[in-house]
Amino acid sequence: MALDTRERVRKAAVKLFADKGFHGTGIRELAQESRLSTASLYHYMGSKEDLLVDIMRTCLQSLRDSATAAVADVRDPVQRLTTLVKLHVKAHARMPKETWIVDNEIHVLSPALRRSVIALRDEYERLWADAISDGVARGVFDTAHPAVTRIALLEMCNGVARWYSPRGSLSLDDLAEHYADMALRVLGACPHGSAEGQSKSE
Amino acid sequence: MALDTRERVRKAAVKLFADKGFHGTGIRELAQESRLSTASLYHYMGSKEDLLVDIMRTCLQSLRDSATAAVADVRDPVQRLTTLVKLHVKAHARMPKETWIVDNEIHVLSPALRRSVIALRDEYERLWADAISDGVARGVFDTAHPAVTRIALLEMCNGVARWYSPRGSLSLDDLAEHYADMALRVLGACPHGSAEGQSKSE
Amino acid sequence: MALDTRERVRKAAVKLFADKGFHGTGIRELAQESRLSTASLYHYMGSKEDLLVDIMRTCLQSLRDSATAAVADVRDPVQRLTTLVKLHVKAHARMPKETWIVDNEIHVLSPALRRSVIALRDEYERLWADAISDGVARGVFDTAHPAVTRIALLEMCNGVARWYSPRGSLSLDDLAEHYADMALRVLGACPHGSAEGQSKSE
Amino acid sequence: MALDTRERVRKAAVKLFADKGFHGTGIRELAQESRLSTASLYHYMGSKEDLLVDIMRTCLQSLRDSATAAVADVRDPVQRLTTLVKLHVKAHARMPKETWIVDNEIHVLSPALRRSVIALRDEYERLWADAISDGVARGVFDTAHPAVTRIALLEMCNGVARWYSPRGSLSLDDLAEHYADMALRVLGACPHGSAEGQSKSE
DNA sequence: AATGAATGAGAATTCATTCAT
DNA sequence: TATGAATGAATTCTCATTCAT
Repeated sequence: MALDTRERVRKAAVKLFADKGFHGTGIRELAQESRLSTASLYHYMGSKEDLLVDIMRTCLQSLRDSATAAVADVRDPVQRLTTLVKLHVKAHARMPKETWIVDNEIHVLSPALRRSVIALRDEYERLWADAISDGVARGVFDTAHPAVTRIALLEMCNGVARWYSPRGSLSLDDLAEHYADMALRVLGACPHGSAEGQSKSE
Repeated sequence: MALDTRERVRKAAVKLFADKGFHGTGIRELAQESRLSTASLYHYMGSKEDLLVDIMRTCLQSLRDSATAAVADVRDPVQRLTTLVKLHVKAHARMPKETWIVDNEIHVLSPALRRSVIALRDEYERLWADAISDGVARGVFDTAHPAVTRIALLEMCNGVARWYSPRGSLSLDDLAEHYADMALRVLGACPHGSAEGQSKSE
Repeated sequence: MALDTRERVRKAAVKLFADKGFHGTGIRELAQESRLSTASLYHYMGSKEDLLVDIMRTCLQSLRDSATAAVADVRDPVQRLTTLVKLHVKAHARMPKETWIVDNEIHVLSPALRRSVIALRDEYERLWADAISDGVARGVFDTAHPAVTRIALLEMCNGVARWYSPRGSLSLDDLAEHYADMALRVLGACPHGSAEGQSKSE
Repeated sequence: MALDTRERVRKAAVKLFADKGFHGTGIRELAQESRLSTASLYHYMGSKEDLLVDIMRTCLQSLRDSATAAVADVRDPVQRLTTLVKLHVKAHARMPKETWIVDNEIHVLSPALRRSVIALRDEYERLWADAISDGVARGVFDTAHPAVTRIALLEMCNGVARWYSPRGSLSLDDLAEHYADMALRVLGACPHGSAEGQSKSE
């Protein structure tokens, strides 16, 4: 049924856009990967760009929504940032293609669409900004340039999408743990007890 | 004279590849930006891909060479890493377009060229890897997953190319300082005696 | 019910073909304007071309039939031509789209269909030709090149479809009157005593 | 050399646009008729629409300029209109394709271009309007609706492009003469005594 | 050194139409 | 009656590149 096909198209697009970039992906490849003719492709999408923006929005919305929910009643800044980092890292490890696309292909969008996606991304990043500034305000974080630090941390975590493989030696949980640890270190939040090795929370 | 023209072409390519991506940049735009006809363009370059690879190599070689030199007789891992980070960050802040291209367009290269560029990048990253593992071996760095940490730090620093503007409030030195500080924190290098805050070296 | 739908399709086609031309009108626009899916469209028409030819035939047949009837027992050439012109002008003013299509899109038809439509048009124009040659024979019309004059008059009258608006200052009757007057002048039929002389207005 | 090719392209376009309409003419046909590849075609034109608008402008400008010149120092309205009609008719007989395109394909232009072409056409038609209103003012023309009459006359004359063949029995001069005669009749300018009386033939 | 001319291949998208349901 | 799905062929136009001058 239609839904499956639509899903197939999206999957093909995610794969190809991530592999070869938006401009590097042709409509024909997309059709072939979707097992459709190029003409049929257009039953399931508006334009190539619509497809891209749709992928981005879905990904960002899910990230924003799950992060918002996860952090909703967490007061402690350390806990809050830990949660955000872990969620971010896991998302990037589990959906490396989608997140890579979001992180790297925004510039190909036409201005109006770009703005809308960036707005979404900003909503998400505000969660990080709030957690950080809150921590700084409460004195549990120590960083000279909170805004720069936020960007640095986000970039650091985005990187996961580029290399993480579930077949490697590092489990998803350990990965997330490690990144959370690094983030807290960057923020100068001695992770109370001791090293991240034992951190049972999560 | 030829050299100036060649330089103009390269500059145009750097600008356009960074702005719109390799596949998003057409030969005609390149010609126009270089104030040349498309045909003339081919006096100054091999193919579009050659131009790209040339930009990448030049950038990576300069990075690798200056880093190698800067670190050549620095024994202290903390100092070594500090030096590497600052150099990396400054390079990314000063040549955001070139470094962005290196960091994001490798995947468009054909396999053979890609391998050669990756080899170069690996040479450079080895400097980081060595500094880190050395620090870990000597017990001045503390990180559970050195390889992951290296990648994380590199990604964190690469991000600078995406946003830093010399017209902002942060000077280049302060920026580099801040990133070095973050990197050392990530590595658990209590900036012992000499707090990195005052680090006069650099 | 079907008839209504069929009528809707035809109306949509008339509108669009007149607005944007046959080749300028897509099946999808047609479907949209008809509030139907493209597939459903094909329940109500053969092909796009069939639809066009149908519109043309209907229009020409109605024109031919009403003209034939109107002129059936009018012997006086002046009266006959007056009647023809008025009818023609009114038809073009009332059905500007249909008549525009007939007058301007014949060339898109495939040869066989084109011939059939042209045959119909020729039947209609024969009424004009007969009236004119009759008038010339009887000496009430005076024109050096009757065939050329016929074409010239027809073109002149066709023009009405391009610009007449019922919302303008000219009533349909006045319009028809004026054109009839012009036609008779062209034919050198001093409209004195007889015929359209009744019309004092104008 | 380039000019010849450019001319070939234009000629091909004139032929095809007139034969099959703008939308009915494909880029491939255009290329074939120009003895060029479709890609090469784009060395000699901007877009298909640019080509069309260029043809229209050239035609209208030449018409406007020659008419303006021809009528420049003709005071007598009868003479003026005679000149305009003859020139118009001869232009339509000699360049039936170009004039047909101007007269029938304006509606395919995008709004901005359409406006510019219509402006040009309006400039030209003003010459007619002026001649007519001048004649009416001086009492040598007699028409109830000058504006309508102007349109009617223009349409009448445009028709020539649809059928005139130099291989027919009517010479260009006779043709022009006949149309001028018809026009003057429509305007109620008894042609005897005055003006175009010279024309002994007819 | 520089470029106008030229192009085969490919870009994204739409075409009119059919068919199974 | 109505339509989602599907498509081969066509659409306009651009691609990176070569070559003769």
